[in-house]
Amino acid sequence: MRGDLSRPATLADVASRAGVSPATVSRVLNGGTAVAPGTRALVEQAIHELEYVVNGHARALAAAASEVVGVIVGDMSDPFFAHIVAGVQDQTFLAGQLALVCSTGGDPSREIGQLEHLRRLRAGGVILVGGAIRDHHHQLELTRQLTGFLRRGCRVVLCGRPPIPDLPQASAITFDNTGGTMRLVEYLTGLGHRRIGYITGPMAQSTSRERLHGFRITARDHDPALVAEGTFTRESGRVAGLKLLRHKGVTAIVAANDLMAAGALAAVRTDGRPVPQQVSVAGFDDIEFCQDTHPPLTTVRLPLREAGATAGGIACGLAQPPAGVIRLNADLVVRGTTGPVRE
Amino acid sequence: MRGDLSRPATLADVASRAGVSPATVSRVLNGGTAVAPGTRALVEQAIHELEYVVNGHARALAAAASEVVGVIVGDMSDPFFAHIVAGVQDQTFLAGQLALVCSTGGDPSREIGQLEHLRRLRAGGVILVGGAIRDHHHQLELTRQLTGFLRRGCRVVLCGRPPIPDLPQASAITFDNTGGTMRLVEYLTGLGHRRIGYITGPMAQSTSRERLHGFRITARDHDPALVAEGTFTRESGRVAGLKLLRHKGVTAIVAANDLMAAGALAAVRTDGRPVPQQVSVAGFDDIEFCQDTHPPLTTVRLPLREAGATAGGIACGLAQPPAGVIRLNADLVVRGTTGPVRE
DNA sequence: CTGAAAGCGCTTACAG
DNA sequence: CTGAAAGCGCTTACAG
Repeated sequence: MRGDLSRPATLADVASRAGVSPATVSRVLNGGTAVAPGTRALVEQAIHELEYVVNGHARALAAAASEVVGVIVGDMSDPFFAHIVAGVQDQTFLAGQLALVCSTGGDPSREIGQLEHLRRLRAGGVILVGGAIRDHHHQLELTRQLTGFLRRGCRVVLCGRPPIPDLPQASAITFDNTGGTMRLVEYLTGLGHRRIGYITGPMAQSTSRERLHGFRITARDHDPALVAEGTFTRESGRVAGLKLLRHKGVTAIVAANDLMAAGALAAVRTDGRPVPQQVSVAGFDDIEFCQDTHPPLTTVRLPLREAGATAGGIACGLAQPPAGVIRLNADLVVRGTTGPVRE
Repeated sequence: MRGDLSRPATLADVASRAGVSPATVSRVLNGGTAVAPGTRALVEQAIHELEYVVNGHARALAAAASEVVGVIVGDMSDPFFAHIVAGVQDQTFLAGQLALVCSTGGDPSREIGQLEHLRRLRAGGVILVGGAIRDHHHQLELTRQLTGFLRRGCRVVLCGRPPIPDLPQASAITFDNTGGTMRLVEYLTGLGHRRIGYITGPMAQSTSRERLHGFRITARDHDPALVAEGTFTRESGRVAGLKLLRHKGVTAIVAANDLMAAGALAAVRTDGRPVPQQVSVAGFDDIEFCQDTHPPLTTVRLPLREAGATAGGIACGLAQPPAGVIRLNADLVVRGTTGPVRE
């Protein structure tokens, strides 16, 4: 079939085989301008015979257009990110685009490097997922990078992190982290809990700070010693839970995400205290498995996949960037791990 | 700083600002050939001042090299895929490459389209994750696509699916699906279970078929009516579990993955039968949450992240393609959902 | 409806 | 150690 098996066919190959000019082949490919049906058939035949696949790099270079959306996440093994990415991909698929998923492995400095990578590939959209890092230098560098993206017409979306005041052109989709935690803690307070332990995520991240903030302003007479820091992993939640249980009179433990709550649940069990009779436990995010823990986990539901889809739609250019910030609700989901304090 | 703020700086801009030729800038960028220290400094200064970022498309076009690895998965919200992708990304990061993650949403026909997309971008490596589809036409088309990749020197890795006889150049990393299931069922048989219900994944996928095969050849006197088909989701497992429980004398339910096992567990609970006293339940994969179900889920452990990392290393060119198929173990993990049959 | 030509932004032999 | 030039594979005004 092919003359030179080692070299993929080019548009020029197709043109000469079909007996037309490269421009015509390009028109058939892109379908903008009209092409005579007969000519079109000839070209399509040649494309088929040569198993021609357009070179995306050449196209991107010539047309200055990109069909790639970049997504920067923490770690895919965390369901929080996995569900958001699934939502993004629902949209990139619809748009016929590709998602370049970069993970930082939780190391904020990597975020910048990944952005640079995405800039190289001239991503048409970029989505930053999850908590922003507080570090000032990092923020500065981030703003600089994103400015570069915006300047060339790239769509920038912040998903699950606060808007950047200096960059109002960047769309922002936020979760009601503070409100969700407040509703959860108010509910616990209503059940009579007074000494509530809190397992926070890394304090450098906005998500952690917002959730902890909700806890602090709602937990009455709250003892600063009752806050332990984890890393959003199950194991860190287990360790933090064990630590919190050493304090006298703790009747409830709230974790900043479900993974850590699962770890805390295991810690309470290890300690031999019944849940929720002696200790209540709650998480945040409402990942699917919350229904299957023992008892089922009380938590705060976040529409993760929906958030990802919204972000993806904007980043692909399928949806218009919103005028203001899109705020997504965080609803309390009461299950079996929480109950009234025993007198 | 920049003359024209709307246009990103090009290598030519850098060259003229530094007072050198484009070739020299390219040399500084790629670091192959030697460049005089003074010249290098000049160029680096210009790069910095212009905030220059190399155009990856132009580079890929000129050098015919790509720094992108494609990964095709089912759906990121399934931990099976999420963990494998996390492993892949561990390696792409080390290699300084980017992962283009395409999801098929479980629709096999999408796999081909996504591959075509990856071909366009001249991915340097491509990883197909998870079960292969049996459909003959699909197989043919897949082989055709992959041949195209291989022909141009792209590294092809099959991760969690069997090797393709026609394409020995494609690396394959397989899980011991059959053996793992056999060990699980033998263990159950050893506990006295005779009527074991099995929840299989979609029969079109190789993963499902391999696991079911392990079940069939191990379960003694196995009743064909005791196999229900799910879709690897929790909900499908719940529905299938309910169905299996209607059969008389079922003392154990084995699901082809943990998500469906969690659903089955919920079904058994709904039915009011104690686990494992009246019904044993088991899954496959050993995702993290298995430790937290009630009771903790007996399952078969798959080294998912490790598999992803191995695949990623090969796809990035960091590791040599293996001589033969890499077979990964699937170890039985006994927890609380399984126990002896009560007389 | 179609073609010739310039250009997208790099890299890489080839000279020097 | 450095530069001039050709070429990578497309797209897109500009003519006709």
